[in-house]
Amino acid sequence: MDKKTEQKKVFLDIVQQLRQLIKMEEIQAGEKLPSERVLSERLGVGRSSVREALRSLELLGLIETKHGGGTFLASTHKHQLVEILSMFILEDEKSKKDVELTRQIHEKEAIRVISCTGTLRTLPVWDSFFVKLEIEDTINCRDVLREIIITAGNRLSLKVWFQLAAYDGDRLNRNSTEEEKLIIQTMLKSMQLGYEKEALKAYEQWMKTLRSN
Amino acid sequence: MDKKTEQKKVFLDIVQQLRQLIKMEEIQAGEKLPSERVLSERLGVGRSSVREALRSLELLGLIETKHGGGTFLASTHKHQLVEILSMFILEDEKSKKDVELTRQIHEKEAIRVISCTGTLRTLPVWDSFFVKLEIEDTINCRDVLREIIITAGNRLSLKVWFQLAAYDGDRLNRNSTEEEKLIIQTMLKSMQLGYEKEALKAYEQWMKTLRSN
DNA sequence: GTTCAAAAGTGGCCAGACCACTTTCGATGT
DNA sequence: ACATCGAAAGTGGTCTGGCCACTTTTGAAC
Repeated sequence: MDKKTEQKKVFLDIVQQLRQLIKMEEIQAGEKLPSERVLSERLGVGRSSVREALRSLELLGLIETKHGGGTFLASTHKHQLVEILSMFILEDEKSKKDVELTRQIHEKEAIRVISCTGTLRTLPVWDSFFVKLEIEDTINCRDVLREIIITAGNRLSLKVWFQLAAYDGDRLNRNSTEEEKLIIQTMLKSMQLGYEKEALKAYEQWMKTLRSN
Repeated sequence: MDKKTEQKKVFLDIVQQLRQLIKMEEIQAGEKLPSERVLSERLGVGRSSVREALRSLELLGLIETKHGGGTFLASTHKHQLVEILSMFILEDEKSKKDVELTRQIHEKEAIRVISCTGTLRTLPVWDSFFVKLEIEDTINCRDVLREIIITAGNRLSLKVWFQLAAYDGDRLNRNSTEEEKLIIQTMLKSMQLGYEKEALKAYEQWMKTLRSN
């Protein structure tokens, strides 16, 4: 079975083997990978093939390269595939909508989880957040959503969300209007009190105002 | 401004120029791109650099290559972004539980969408599915969930789901017990009638029996 | 007009070279 | 012993040229 992947496309095979190597040698984010020449020798392939694989991963933001310095494993939040893909596809309105909807799927689930389990009340982190909401006139939309997802506790969901949020980052990563701030406060209060339905309703309302801006 | 992209990383610049070329020459999905040697000459760079760019796009599924034939622009639905991402993101995600929960997030949303919009009733595909449920004693769990996600219509969500489902595939890709079959039928009926709450309840029940197996 | 083999075109892969940049390390001076 | 600094080694960036395997085109023979 594995033979299939080995049969053709050396560079694809190298991508696989790199993944394995990272796992085996427990290379952490930010740490250095073997040099192109070393990889070439260890894997028994030409350096150009190694480079094709590395460049592919670099385009995705999975690795970073420093001229003369080496190749390094990138931290998760640096993945850029979204930007790259948007470059090629994002004219497609349907795709754009799918991204937004999928992102919201994760946001809504996080709201549900928090409302049901009441974890929000117990987290000290949120205190400063609430205080900030009281003091400041406005707040960053993306930050609010991120905190919610983080609090929900599903790290994989968080990672997926990060990627999706990178798409319409401009629309999301901005400060709220005062109108929105009120909605957000309502939403958070509802979550804190365990009113799932009200929280979701406020969320939908927020998203509607977001779209219109 | 544009100078910045030109300054370093020839292969990244080539990716940009390829995008421009595709747009300019109105190359449609499935159509042929200039050969590596031609691109090399036209862009005034080495063939190896062109290859690094092309291989990067190939990894993303944006182009397809036929040995001896040429390079072709891939159709939109062949993009592999999610697959590639999951390869690196899911790998380091230790918690099986997170994978399962995240998968279910997408499944539940699909059920909600279908229940609310009533698309289930209008799709001829489902007729054969219902018939199969009547006739057969048992049915493949994974197939049921897949059909639901597909019907919901969010292609991105579907792609994410596919990757997640691949992880606990063994537990999912099997035939249902008779007990489960009844639950599934209840769920589908509820969805068809627009009873969102009942459908979700049946779903939760199904998942519980799934876990115990 | 058909058939089929040769030729041309194309991607797959490799080896070697040179450059620019970074890191390492040891000689030098204090 | 310590700091400084420059040479050497290491590394990525890119190009050239070559050979192979495969596909498409071409053109000659039928």
